[in-house]
Amino acid sequence: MAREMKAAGRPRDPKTAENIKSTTLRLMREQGYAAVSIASIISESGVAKQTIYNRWKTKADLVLDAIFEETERYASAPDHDFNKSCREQLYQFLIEVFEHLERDSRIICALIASAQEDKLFQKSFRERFVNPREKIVEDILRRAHSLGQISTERDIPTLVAFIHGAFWYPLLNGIQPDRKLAQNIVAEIFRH
Amino acid sequence: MAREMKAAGRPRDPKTAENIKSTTLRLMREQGYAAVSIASIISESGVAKQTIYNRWKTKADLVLDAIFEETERYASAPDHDFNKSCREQLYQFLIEVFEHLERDSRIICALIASAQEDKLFQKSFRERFVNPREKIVEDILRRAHSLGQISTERDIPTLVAFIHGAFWYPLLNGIQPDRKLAQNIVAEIFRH
DNA sequence: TTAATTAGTAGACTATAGTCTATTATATTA
DNA sequence: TAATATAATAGACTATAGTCTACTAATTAA
Repeated sequence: MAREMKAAGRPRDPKTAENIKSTTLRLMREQGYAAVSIASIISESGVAKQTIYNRWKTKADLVLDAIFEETERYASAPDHDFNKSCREQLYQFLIEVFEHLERDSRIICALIASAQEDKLFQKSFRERFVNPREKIVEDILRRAHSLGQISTERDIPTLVAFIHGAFWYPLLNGIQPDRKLAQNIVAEIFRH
Repeated sequence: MAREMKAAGRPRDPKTAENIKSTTLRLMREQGYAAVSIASIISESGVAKQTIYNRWKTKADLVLDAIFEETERYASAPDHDFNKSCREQLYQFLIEVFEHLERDSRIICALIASAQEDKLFQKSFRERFVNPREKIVEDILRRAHSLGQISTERDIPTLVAFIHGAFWYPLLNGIQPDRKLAQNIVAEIFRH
């Protein structure tokens, strides 16, 4: 039954979550993940601590949610523009990801860090952030396979790991991926 | 002047640092990075808190030092056995790294996590852990270049990032790199 | 022997993530 | 209207990394 059951009890004020998330995102971008305390989010947004912990399990969980609306836009599949080669599509995707990272890399790296000590959060981060981006690259490569733009002998999961790893690795070592890296990645993936 | 100047003041007891490091490594392997508190290291090793913070800046700094003696052995260059192809050398290196990771991946991932919120530690981790491993792979690929085992057109820094990224990426997403991954990596790098 | 210097101990203190409890506010249902 | 359930507030409490200060121990240099 898809009844619209209205839960008993006081309903959540939708403005409360919006307030907390936007305050969090703003503070994070101004000061970075570690520098922003839950206490400062509380005092800036004017809510009680328990209101935050009623909705999110941890600080990382809140921050992931706060940047999710924005980040998911960058994980939208590129137009299947058939004038563009798969190579161009991959390049375009990487450039968009790198531009996004230029703004939020500190926060993303902090979330990857948090995922190392919280397996539940790791799963959540994987599902919401990692998997969608993996799928886009996988789709591009599969199309390239079927269009004969890369050899059918090559292993797609390995290439996907290569591509993502190739910018995660410098990122986590404090190096911003740039246009040159994107060019080098596509050149290596699509070389004859 | 390379005078053997003996510093004034009470000399450090070399047993103290050894005690702290071995206790730390043992506890870390038993319980993992997050589960081991500085307090537990103190009570197990019997030293004072300040004794630890006199020598190491942070918990991560201590842990890096504690596993360094062991990990650096796995970053030793492989024998330049000219019976072995570069492909085999790379495969051997990856297998050794993966076996090492099987034991200490939780700790290594926690150190990578710590590096995200402490740029000084990031630099230290890069110099002691990342760079030596990069160099080994780079050397193998350069030799492969000059021996004609891979095309001279291919960009070595990009390949190095591919190789390391290809196991860092699954590792940080909670997936243990295995033999199959090592095979796929060398197959992709050394394909004709 | 004395002064200076550094190592190590002991424990109070700070900052911060997260938990717990009591209280008040706002909704549904009987 | 009364009972019940959940939201939100307020603030005490816990655990832990790291700092600070006072003290004692071991060494060098004068």
